[in-house]
Amino acid sequence: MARQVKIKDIAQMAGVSVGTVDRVLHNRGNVSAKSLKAVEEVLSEVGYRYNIHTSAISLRKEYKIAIAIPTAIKGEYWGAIQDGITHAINEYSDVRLNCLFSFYNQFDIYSCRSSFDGIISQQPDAVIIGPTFRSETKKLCAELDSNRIPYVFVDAVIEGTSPIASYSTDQYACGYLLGRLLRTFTPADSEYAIMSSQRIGNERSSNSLERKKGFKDYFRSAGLEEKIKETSFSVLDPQESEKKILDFIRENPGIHGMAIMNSRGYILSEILSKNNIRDISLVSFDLTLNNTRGIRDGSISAILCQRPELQGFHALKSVIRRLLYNQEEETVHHIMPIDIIVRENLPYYREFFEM
Amino acid sequence: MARQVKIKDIAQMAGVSVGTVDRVLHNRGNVSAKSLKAVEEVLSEVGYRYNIHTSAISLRKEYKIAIAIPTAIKGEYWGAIQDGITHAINEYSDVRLNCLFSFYNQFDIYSCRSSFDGIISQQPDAVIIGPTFRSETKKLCAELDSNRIPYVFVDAVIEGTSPIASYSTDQYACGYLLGRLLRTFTPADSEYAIMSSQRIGNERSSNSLERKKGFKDYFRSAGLEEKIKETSFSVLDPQESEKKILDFIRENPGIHGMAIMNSRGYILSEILSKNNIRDISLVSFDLTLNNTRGIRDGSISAILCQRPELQGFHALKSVIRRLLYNQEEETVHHIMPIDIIVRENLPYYREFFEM
DNA sequence: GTTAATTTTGTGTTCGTACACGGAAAATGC
DNA sequence: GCATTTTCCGTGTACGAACACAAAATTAAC
Repeated sequence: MARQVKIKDIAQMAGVSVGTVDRVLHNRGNVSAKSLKAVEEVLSEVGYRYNIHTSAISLRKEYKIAIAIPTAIKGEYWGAIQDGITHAINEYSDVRLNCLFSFYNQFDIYSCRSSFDGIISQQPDAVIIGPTFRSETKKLCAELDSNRIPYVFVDAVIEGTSPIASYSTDQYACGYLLGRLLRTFTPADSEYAIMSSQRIGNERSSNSLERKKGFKDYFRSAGLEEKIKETSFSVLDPQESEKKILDFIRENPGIHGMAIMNSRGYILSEILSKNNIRDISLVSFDLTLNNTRGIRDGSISAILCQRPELQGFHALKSVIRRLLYNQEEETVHHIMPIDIIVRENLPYYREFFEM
Repeated sequence: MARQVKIKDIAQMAGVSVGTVDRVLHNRGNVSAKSLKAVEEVLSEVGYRYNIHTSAISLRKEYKIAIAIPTAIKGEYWGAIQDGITHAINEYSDVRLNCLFSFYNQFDIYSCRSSFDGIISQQPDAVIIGPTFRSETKKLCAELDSNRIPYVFVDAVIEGTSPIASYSTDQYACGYLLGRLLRTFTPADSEYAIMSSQRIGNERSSNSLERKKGFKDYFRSAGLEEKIKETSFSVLDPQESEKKILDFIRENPGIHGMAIMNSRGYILSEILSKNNIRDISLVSFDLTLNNTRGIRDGSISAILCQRPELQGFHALKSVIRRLLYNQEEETVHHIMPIDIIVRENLPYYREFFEM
């Protein structure tokens, strides 16, 4: 364990005082060209790293961190992201953080807009963004950029922005994998259905679209693209949906596999269970409480999951590292692993994230 | 963010000095019954937590941590565990740690014994153990218990010991899941083979045995137990092995699925590729470099993985928490998730752990 | 009751970084 | 060249917990 280099050591090596080194490290200015050069030379030689502990305790300032994500419901996707963030807040409870959660309705652009406007007026030191609406997010990021406020994305990345980090998934790969899985779960001559859930506002989630593309491409590459049907059902009118879905199944008896490109798989699984339909495999996304139930009772064959807790956890960790270490690192885009969850490995997927 | 209570606050509330509170918190003794009571009352009221940062920097002592695990090879299972530990060491580089790695040959009990003897004589403050030989491990743990040295298990737990934490997998569940997967990858009337890899010393790894049990139980529950054959091959004599395996396949043309209960899947995958055998699905364990290759080129259908990096990472983290927070927590047994890795989600499984 | 031994307690210093403050040096104005 | 501003730089204190040390209070010894 090599002894860590301290500010004092650097000061000595550069022939200046600790105050000067501090000024250089934090870009506080008021340093002569000569001293600056001396210090920077030493720094590049020895590879100094802040002692995060001392940094944390001697910091007078309280960091204000704004978190702008869709409404987080316990046991659902954004709830898990929030859990991860909360977990990190606790883990770093010794860093003075003031975290302001600001939830918006992911199906309502006005709600998003007003939430994002609020962020700016809070004057935070950093922001964690769960983006849904592209233009709103871009506007927010532009504003943050011009105020030099760092931000991190969770769940997705909006192009044309410059976050310090992002945590997201390759949704196309998710869809492709989902196709592959669904096929292995079904008989050789099966037909398949993509079930879209609809809502007022007609989200057109780009995540779902990407997934669908990957899914179809898998079947295309297997020469089975004509085996895929598509239909939709409404989240808001369960009875109507049930009828529609049952009709659809009756009209397409060749279908033994269904894919849902968001976390609503459990809705279908409940309908199939209730009507005692056992020859259709379901695959869907996100380890929500409802889907967990479906996996457990066998009505859902597999769920793909993108570690939302871990995303939230690391997002806050990135922010802390940036604020404390204050280093001008370049953007790091983290692509999360795609976990495949089936009945047999479900029980072990609750506890862990971080790390 | 509630303001953290500080030792000074507690001292004030209990009407004593910070020194006394410190003595109570660390069981240093020399505290009168009256003061003790006063402090403990305040403590139970306010729920004090150490500030880990200040704890870390003001600690004069350097903690000596011994790590006794099987020889870690880069890109293999124990290498990944070591990577996780190293990662945690870096993450906590501000805590004064002196980590002593002590590797042993997991196929040689004498090597293990001498390594473990060395541990005791090092007088460490805590130990991370990757157990292989039950009796040797028990002996080591008994010794550590009597010296009140805390220890953590990675990879497996040895019963009859009292670690502060353990990180392991439900190997039976792994085997069961492996069976389920292998079946979905193969045609309906297929036969299956369990391929055991042999070595001098004849390890009889209890992990493999548990996995095999789960695997067989899956097929039993599916009413297919008579479809399973078993054979073995030698790791040390590749040519002989290849011949043996090819003969076995020739004699059992009904076999379309093979399971290897340890990380040696790649050996089989190479033999099958080389001989252009394409109608046999392989499943195995551990995301080693070799297996990664097999997954990528399609010669291995799936790998189950138990997050070795995460195990190592958390093991060290547990130790640090124990040493710094000094709290008498009870044993926590962590069961790792079982990740299913196939070609489509492989690319995203390298970066993340900890978490 | 006095002295010595022991227990109990408070104070002060340390860790490495952040940052305020005031003094020294350099630059500017006239 | 002198006064004034501006830039630059070093020192000192704070952060919160750990621990050394010495002072104070208690107990033991005679």
